[in-house]
Amino acid sequence: MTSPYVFAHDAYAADLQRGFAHLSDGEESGHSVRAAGRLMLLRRQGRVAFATMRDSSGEIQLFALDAVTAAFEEFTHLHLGDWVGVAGEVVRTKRGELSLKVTSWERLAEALHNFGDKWAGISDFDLRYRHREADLWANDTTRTTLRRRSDVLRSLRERCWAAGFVEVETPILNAIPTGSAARPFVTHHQALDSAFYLRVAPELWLKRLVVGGFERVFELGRVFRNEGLSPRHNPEFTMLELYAAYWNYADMMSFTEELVAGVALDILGTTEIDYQGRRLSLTTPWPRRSMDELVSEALDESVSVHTERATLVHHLDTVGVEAHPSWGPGRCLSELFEHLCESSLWDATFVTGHPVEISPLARRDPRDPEVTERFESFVAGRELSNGFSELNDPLEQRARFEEQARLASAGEVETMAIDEDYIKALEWGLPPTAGLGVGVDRVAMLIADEANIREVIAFPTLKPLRES
RNA sequence: GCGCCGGUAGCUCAAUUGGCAGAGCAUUUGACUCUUAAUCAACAGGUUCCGGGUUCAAGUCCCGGCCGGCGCACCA
Repeated sequence: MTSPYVFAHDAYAADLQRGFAHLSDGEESGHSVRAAGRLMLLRRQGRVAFATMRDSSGEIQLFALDAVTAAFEEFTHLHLGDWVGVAGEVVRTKRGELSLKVTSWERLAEALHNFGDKWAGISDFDLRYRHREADLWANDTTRTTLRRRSDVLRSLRERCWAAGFVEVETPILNAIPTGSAARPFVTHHQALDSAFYLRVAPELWLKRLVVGGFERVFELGRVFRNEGLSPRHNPEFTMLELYAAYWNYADMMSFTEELVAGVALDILGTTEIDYQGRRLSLTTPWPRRSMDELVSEALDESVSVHTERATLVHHLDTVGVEAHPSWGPGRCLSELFEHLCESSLWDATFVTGHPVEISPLARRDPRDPEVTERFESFVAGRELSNGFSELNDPLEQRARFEEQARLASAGEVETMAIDEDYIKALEWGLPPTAGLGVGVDRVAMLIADEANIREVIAFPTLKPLRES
């Protein structure tokens, strides 16, 4: 059977359900429509048959009768999963189900595979992730979750546009992987015969656009980090980065909380959301807590970036972390924070005062030059965003990069590579600027109430199947 | 990368101590003119993830591998 190339279509299930809600049981509207979708259920009863058809808007029942429906016998032999286009009158059956009384129909595509149990759906993770199309067919929650992700992207974009940010795109193929201390993926360009790295962050490119005069820019796109997989980490993930000239980190914190809370309002209508069975607050303003204050509380002993390294190393020891010889007090403090405090930050919270040592692109805090004007937001025990007043002094930036190179030679695997072009860009003059990076997948997880990042990614990274 | 758990029909799942590999749904055939996961009847459906080993006998026990889930590590 040749399958049709087109199907002229003028009705969606949800519109019909709304528009004909007034039809009483057994009533016929006299109104004919053409609709299309996928066959979900099929019940034959002798010379009549009922089918449930789903389109992108919802579901509607098809009512076929031998006396009315063309090729009735063939209709009753359609397979679950087949795509069909139908023409028929909008009616309500005696039992009260809004239906299309099918006069003519065609099969638009045949489903050659049985996708699943019509009641239990598909639950095998391997099948669901490797064949998301079948998962989407079979599981309502997959459809709503991926739809929610799309809603998050739209909301983020609209809110950035509304605040005067210009959407830009910067290179994914980078000769130097920088902007974040992360291990990159390496690839190769044939014609140039040179190595390229997939970006670990668009950060430096975006600031170069600010140098060039784009005062507010954002990029919403994929970054790639060569790291392990977990329920919260996919090697390629979506990041929103934005930069605003003339702002400092405090301005950016205000923007961040309004942005994330705004997304929740746009989609869920509230900033007090339910996440994994627990109430979670995104209501602004979010508390501002400094890193040394949180660590001191956890240790019940006052510590900071000025505390002697040996003391911090001792505390690390008690939480089972062995300090690398290259770690200074700043890195030690940060490690203590991550092990003692991070997982307990449930409601949205800003953590500020990151040591210079772990913040090579952030501006020093004039009140304490050992810490930076930086913040990270934490929600549900994990980092959601990261931002700071951007370091715009080319001389100091060079020194910071050189410190990173020194750490690399001391054995640190994840350091930031020196980028001469970026330093030159700073020499052209970067106005005072604040920057922000938001983990979009994690926002989607919050909004969709999903615990696993793979659920909010249509096609998550999986190990390729090999010969066993 | 390490640890724990899992992989049985297209899908969802059973299978007692190691003793003939099963059910529901889907598919195929038949009955049924208002069903709602329709119902009823029948047929068919298997490399029990892969490869070794132990045993009279392995889905089950042992070893190796593949893939997944969770935890750890790395990170956002």
